[in-house]
Amino acid sequence: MPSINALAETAALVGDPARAAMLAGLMDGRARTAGELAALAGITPQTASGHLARLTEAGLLAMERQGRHRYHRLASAGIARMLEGIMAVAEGAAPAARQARSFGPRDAAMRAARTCYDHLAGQLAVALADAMVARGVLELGPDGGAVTAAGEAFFESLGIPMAHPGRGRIFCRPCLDWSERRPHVAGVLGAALCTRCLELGWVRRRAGGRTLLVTPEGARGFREAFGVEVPAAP
Amino acid sequence: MPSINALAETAALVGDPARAAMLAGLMDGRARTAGELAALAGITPQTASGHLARLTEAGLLAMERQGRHRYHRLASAGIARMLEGIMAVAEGAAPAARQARSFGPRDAAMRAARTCYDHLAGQLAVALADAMVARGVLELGPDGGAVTAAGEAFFESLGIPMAHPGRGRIFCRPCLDWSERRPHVAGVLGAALCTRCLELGWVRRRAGGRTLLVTPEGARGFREAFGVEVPAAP
DNA sequence: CGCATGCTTCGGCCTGGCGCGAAGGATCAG
DNA sequence: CTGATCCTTCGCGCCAGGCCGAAGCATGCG
Repeated sequence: MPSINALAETAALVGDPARAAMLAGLMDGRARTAGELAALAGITPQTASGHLARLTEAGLLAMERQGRHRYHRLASAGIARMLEGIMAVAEGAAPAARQARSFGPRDAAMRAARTCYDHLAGQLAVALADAMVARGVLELGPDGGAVTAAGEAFFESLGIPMAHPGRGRIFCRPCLDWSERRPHVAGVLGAALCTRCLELGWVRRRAGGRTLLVTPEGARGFREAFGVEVPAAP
Repeated sequence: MPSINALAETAALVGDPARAAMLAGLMDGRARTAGELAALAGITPQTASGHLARLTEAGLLAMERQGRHRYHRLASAGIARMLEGIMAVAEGAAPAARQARSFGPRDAAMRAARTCYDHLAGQLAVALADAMVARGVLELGPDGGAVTAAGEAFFESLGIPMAHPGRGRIFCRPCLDWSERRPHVAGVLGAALCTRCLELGWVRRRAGGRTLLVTPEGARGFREAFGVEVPAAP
């Protein structure tokens, strides 16, 4: 059974603390240099180099050279989804052992809002998902999500175009938020929503991480469009 | 960042060939004894025992004692989903290196039809998914799926009740078939479809594995209900 | 009651692979 | 060209952890 070996090999790649830290550091979908990733994982550059080579060889990472820098990023959204899946199990399945620990990121700002590869996560994302469901623009179940007929107008008005491949409403999925333990919106719709919020200046990235800060315009926008009260970040 | 350590620990649990083999052997959702799993992984019972204890401790497996046997199974469908996610990356992301190998299971019967935790997989499952999309009873996108209005009647007529929580149609998700490399139907709908096919006697399990055999009634049923030609297994 | 079976625990061997230091390209600035 | 970065390759020490043999508990059967 060749696939079982492949399963173990892939999991083992993620199963090293240093590599896991580097992969997690790339979960925001952006590319970073080997040096940055080494620092992030708490190892020396030469050790990181070896890890990065193996991850790239296995197809988990993609590398791009730019002058004397080499930028590494996740090879595809599928990789990020796999990592999300493992994280969900890691945080959720562990029984008594780590019940004492607090879940998810310690940083309050990161709990409030962050990116999860290409979509929004954190309290903000969960609140938006709840609001969209409550307003009937979105349906969300444990295994899928879809924009309603009414929802198409809503998203168009936000500046998110509704492409129509097939019948076109199936491009949304739930993603278990690891600080909130409740689903938020991922998939194509989640990515578009995240992009649009950045475009509108409703949120901006905090330097060097996945954390997002809600701007004053964002606080107003989320209140007016979604009926959600989000405090602007200081 | 505690969660990164949890990520690595969980992945490392899957990242051992013996443990991966045992987990993969439980992907059909049924429970097996430690001895069976040991044989499956090609290790002695005492080694398997240690692995099983760790997997159970970590919350990946659940154990149930029955007389002098102890039955182990995946702790939840979420675990199976995580494993599917890793498999998809393992089979899909590997570049040139393993391009020569044939994908997926060698066994022809297993490629034809099998279970994937709680739903159908293999050529049969992909054909059914295609047929359902073509007949307009199902919409399927990369990130989600939904039963159409017309589809509700179709599934009711098959004997699959359409529960209506919320608006009720969001309980379906695509799952990348690892032998076919195309999506089939998973989620609540996929599980119900699989259960119903077993109930109707359209497929039956081959002893001791995930492989499914299509019965003569199944061949007729799939042709009449789905317009899909599936040869009955010998 | 004693034996067989299934599983676990214990102790010791051994290998895989992680990590670092040192040295060897590659790229850019001046 | 020379030096400064950034990254990689090489070689070695080291240790976690996988594996098994042997022995120890449980359960069920005759």
